[in-house]
Amino acid sequence: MLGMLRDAASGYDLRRAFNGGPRQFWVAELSQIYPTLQRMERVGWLTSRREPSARGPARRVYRRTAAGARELHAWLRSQPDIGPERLAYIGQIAFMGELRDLRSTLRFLTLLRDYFEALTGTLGFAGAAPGQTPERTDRLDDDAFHELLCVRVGARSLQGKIAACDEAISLVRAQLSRKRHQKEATRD
Amino acid sequence: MLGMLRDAASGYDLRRAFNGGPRQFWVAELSQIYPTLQRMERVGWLTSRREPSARGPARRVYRRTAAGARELHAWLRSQPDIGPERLAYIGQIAFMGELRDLRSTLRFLTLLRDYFEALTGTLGFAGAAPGQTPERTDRLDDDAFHELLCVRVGARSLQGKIAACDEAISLVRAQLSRKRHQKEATRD
DNA sequence: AACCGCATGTAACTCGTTACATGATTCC
DNA sequence: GGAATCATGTAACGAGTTACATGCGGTT
Repeated sequence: MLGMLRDAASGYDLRRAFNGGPRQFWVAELSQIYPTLQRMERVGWLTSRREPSARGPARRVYRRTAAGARELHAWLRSQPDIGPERLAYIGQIAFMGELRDLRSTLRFLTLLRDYFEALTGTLGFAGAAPGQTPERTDRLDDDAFHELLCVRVGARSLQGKIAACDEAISLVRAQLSRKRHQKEATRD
Repeated sequence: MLGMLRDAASGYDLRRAFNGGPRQFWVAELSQIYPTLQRMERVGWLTSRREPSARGPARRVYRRTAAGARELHAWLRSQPDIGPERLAYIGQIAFMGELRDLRSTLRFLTLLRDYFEALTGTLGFAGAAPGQTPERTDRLDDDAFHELLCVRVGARSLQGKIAACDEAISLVRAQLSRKRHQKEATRD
């Protein structure tokens, strides 16, 4: 949120920002955004002031203080922030053998693939188009260049996941047809 | 944890299981494992009994009930469980333009790449080796086959992330050398 | 005697979610 | 008049973390 507050914005604005682009990398509800903004104001990273809205009730608009900028830049200069990943669907795959039903596994992997495939469509942080080949990056300023970088990393990672599903799907198909052959051989 | 409890195990055993293999897909501390086992016993998915330990104090060994198995299998048969992903490092990349220091970005991406690279080494659920090409999967039973599937999906996804870092790194390098040239041109 | 690995737990706290409460303005 | 959008919040709960408390048994 500190990063998003390069320009002044309200909690409601931030939610819109979370819903377009970063949605895939970070989700946040209003009920989390508002208290967090209040806390960041208390510790001095933000200031706020009420402003009349173009339409609707008055807004509380936040902006970053010098201390907030220091905090953000310290985070950016520190190590990659790699929290504990929790991929429940990997666990599902691991234990799915218990179902003794490869067709169920196949359906599962196809759904997973479709989900990732659908995500690639929604990719696109701010102005950077997802499929766009990054030629002429020299025209971009630092901010736009890093946004593009972010989108490209996201897109490539997603491609990797789709490839992972594809490989798994073909492994399952192979296993399925092998089992069919074994069955026929037994019958003969 | 229900999935892991195919054979009876204690909380301490489960922690060991979390630390070897699934560590990359799911992390859990003892202080989360113990209360969760207690809760699952309360709702009837597990039963427990104390057993003397080969060395050390008495253990509480849990096993899955029929209700627990039903619950697990319902989860396995349901949709892929895709919780909200929260990748803070993607956010760092997105806002790193503010530092106005491409060299810092390059260092960051290299660290990220190294981290993913290191993870590939630790991959390997139970008996399935990571680099192992999945030929002769016909010899595997359903459980072993799905464990292999799980490892392959993890490995491929990781490869995608490494490729994503590599692409970003080369983009930054290109941008850096372009900036150098511009500087020289300005000086001339 | 000190330490390590085995073993089980509790307490306090943070983070995040769902659900609820409220009210202004605009468009149909 | 009613619905949708704009706008800000609180309450209750669940999930997860760090830190703490306790104690057995074997090795150095």
